[in-house]
Amino acid sequence: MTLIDLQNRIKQRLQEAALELFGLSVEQVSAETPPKPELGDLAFPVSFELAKLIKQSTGTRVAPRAIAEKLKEKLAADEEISRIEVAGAGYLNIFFDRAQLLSVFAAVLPLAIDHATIESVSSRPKQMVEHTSINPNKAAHIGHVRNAVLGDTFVRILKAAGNEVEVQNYIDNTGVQVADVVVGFKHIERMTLDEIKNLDGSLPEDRPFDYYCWDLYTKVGLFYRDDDPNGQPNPEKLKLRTDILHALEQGNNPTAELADYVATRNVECILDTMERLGIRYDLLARESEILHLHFWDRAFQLMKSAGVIRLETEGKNKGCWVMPFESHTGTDEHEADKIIVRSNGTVTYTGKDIAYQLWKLGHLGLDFNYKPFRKYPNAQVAWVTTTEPNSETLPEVPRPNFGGGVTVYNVIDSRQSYPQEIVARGVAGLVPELGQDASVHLAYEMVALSAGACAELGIELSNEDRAKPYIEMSGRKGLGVKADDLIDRLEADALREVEARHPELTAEEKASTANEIAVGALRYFLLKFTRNSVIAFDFKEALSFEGETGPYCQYAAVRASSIFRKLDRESHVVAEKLIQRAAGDAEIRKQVAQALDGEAGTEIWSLVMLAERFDEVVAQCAAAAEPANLAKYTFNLARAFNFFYHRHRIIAEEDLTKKAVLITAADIARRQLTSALATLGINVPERM
RNA sequence: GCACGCGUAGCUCAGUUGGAUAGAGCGUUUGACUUCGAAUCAAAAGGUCGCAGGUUCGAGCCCUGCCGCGUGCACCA
Repeated sequence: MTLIDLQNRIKQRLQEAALELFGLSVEQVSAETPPKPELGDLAFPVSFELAKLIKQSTGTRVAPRAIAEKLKEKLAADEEISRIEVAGAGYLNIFFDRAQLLSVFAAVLPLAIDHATIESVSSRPKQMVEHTSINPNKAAHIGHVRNAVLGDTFVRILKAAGNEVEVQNYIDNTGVQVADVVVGFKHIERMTLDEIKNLDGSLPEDRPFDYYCWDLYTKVGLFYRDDDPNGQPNPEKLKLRTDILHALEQGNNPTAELADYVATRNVECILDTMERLGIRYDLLARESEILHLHFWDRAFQLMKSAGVIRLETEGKNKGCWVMPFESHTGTDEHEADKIIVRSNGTVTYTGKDIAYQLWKLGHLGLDFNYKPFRKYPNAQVAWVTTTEPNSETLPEVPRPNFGGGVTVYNVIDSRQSYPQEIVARGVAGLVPELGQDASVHLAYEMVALSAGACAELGIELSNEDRAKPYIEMSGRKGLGVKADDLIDRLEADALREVEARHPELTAEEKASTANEIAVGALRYFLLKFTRNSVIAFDFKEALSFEGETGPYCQYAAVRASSIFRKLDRESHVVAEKLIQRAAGDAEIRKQVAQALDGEAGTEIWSLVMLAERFDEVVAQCAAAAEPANLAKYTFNLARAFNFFYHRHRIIAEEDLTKKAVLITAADIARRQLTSALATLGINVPERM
C-alpha cells in the first residue's frame, strides 16, 4: 500500500460518513498536508465544505468543528491510523501509526526510476506530446531549450503517471525561415549544393553547420533591407524568398533539394544539442510530407463539407475561406474571422496545422510513410516522415504505429495562443465527439534576456530597449544565447569543480559527471519557473550550482548514496529485516515507534512522509500539466534530506533499532529523490 | 480598442484550485568542517500580497472598477 492508496481509502470513508450522517454527497474530498508535522500527517478540510452544503440544503448553520467531531467518531480507526484530532477551525487531522507504515512503505519501495528507462505503458490510451519544433534553419537558443525541456519533462511525468506517450517534433522544412537561409546560400554566398556540403564538412567541431546558419540567417535579414538594419525591405529581394518558397512547396527541383540538405543538417545539429540534455523523439513529422501526401487537401474537403469554414463572396476577405470567430470582436483594423485559405488559393500555416492536428488525433483518414532518422545508443529510434511508400526499414526495430493520440499536447509558446485556439476549434468542429479538450495547448512564456545578459553578450541596446524590463530574443537578429554555448559553459564550470574535488576519477568519468551536473543545472533552472512566468535570462542565476538548483538536489542524492556505499552490507540487511518484522511483531514495533516518537522521531518521520508524496505530486503535475510543481517538490525533498543528514549520524548510530529506522528513512528518501530527479530528466552521478 | 497573462520580501520566484502564523532561493548579518562529503546546515533581519470596493465563517487566490507592465489580435509562420 502506498500513501495515495491510504489517502483514497480515507477519502472514501469520509464520503460514506457524510452521506450517513448528513445525507449529503461530497464529490471531491481534498486532502492537505498540515503546515507542521506536529499537526498530523494528513489534514481534511471536509467539514468546511459540509458546513456549506448543510447551510445550502437546510438553511441551518452548523459549526465546522462540530461536524469534524462527528466525522471523527465515524471514522473507525484503521490499522494504519493511530489517532485523529479536530484542530483549528474544523480540520480533521490524521496521525498515522508510524512504525506500522514505515514497515509498509519499506516493503513496497520500488527501485528508483532510472533516468534512461522511464518506459511508456502501452496498455493505456496514447497521449501525444509535440515539442521542440524548432525551425530547421539555425542553432537552438535557450528559448527553444525551455520548450524542449518543458515538453520532455512533461513526457516523463505522463509516463511516470502510467501513460503511454508518443513524442513528436514538428519540422517546418518548407517554411519561410528555411527559405531565408536558402536565400542566404544562393544569393549572398552564391553557393551550390556541393559547395555547401564541402563547407559543412570543413567546419570546426565547435562551430558546426547550425552555427554557420545562425550567422547567415542574420545576414539575410540585413540583405533584405539593403544592409540597413532600420531600413525598409527591398521588394525585389523579398521576391527571391517568395520564389524559393514556391520551389520548396512544389518539391522535386534543385532548390528544394538544396533546402532539404540545409534543413536536414540543421535538424541533425538540433537533435545533437537535445541529446546532450537527454531529450529524444519518437517521430519527426515534416511539413513537406503534409504537403506532398495531400493532408491539407483532405482536411480542406472535410472542413468544407462540415461547414467549419466558409467562402467569403464579398467584403475585405472576398475569395478567402475563413473560419468564423465570433468570440473575438473585430474592429476596423483587426478582423475577427481567421483566414484559412487565401484568395490566391494557397493555404495558411493554421490550415496546415489543422490537418496535422487531425492526423495526430487519428481522424484524418490518411497516413505518412516513415523511415528511420536516428538510432539512439539504447536502440531507441527516432523516425521521420517520408513520401516514399516502401522506404528503408529496420528489421531489428519494428516501426511503431504513429498518430491516433487520445489527447494531444502541443508545447508552443503562449504568443501562439490565438492560432492554437483556432486549431482546437477547427478540429472540434470537424469531429464533434472529440471536443476541444482533446487538443491541449501547453503554453509557456518566452525566455528573454536580462539587461545584464545583453551586456555580457556585448549586445548594444537602443534607448527604447533599455526602458524595457527584458529584451526579447530574436533569431532573425541573431539575438540570443545559443544552447550549446550555454551547455559548454556549464560543463566547463562543473568540470573545474569535479577536478578539484575528485582528482582520482578518470577523464571520462569527470567529463560525464560534468555533463550530468550541467544538465541538472540547466534543466532545473528552466523548470523551476511556472509556465506562465517570463524568464529574464541571467547568466549568474543560470550558471549557479548552489541554492535552489539542480546540482543542489543531485548533491543531496549523492550524499545519500555515499552513506550506502560506506555502510557495511550486514548492517543494511539487519536493518531491513528488523523493519520488516515490525509489521507483525508487537515488541519490535513498539521499539520502532519509540525511535519515531518525540521531536527527533518526528523529524525523521516527516522526511518519510514527504518522500512518500512523490506519486501524488506526479499525478498532480500530469493533471495540471505543470512540471514546475515537480521541480519544487524535488528541491523540498532534497532540502529535507540535507536537514536529516545533518541531524543524524547513521553509520555511527549505536542503538540498532534507531539505526534501522534511520537507514530505512534514508533509503526511502534517496530512492524517491532519485526517481523525482529522473522524472525531471536529471541523473544522479556517483560522485560530484 | 478587444482578448489573454502578470503585479507577493532589496532582487528572482512559489503559494497544494477559498483554509491553520503568506513561504523558498539569491543578496545582507552571524554561527557550524578532527564527523556518513561545507556544491552543506543553523540563526537573524526583511511583507499595506499594485490600489479601491464586494462576495463569506474565512480572500494572495473568486467578482467589479481602476493603475502599471507584457503578449496577441496578418491573405507571416
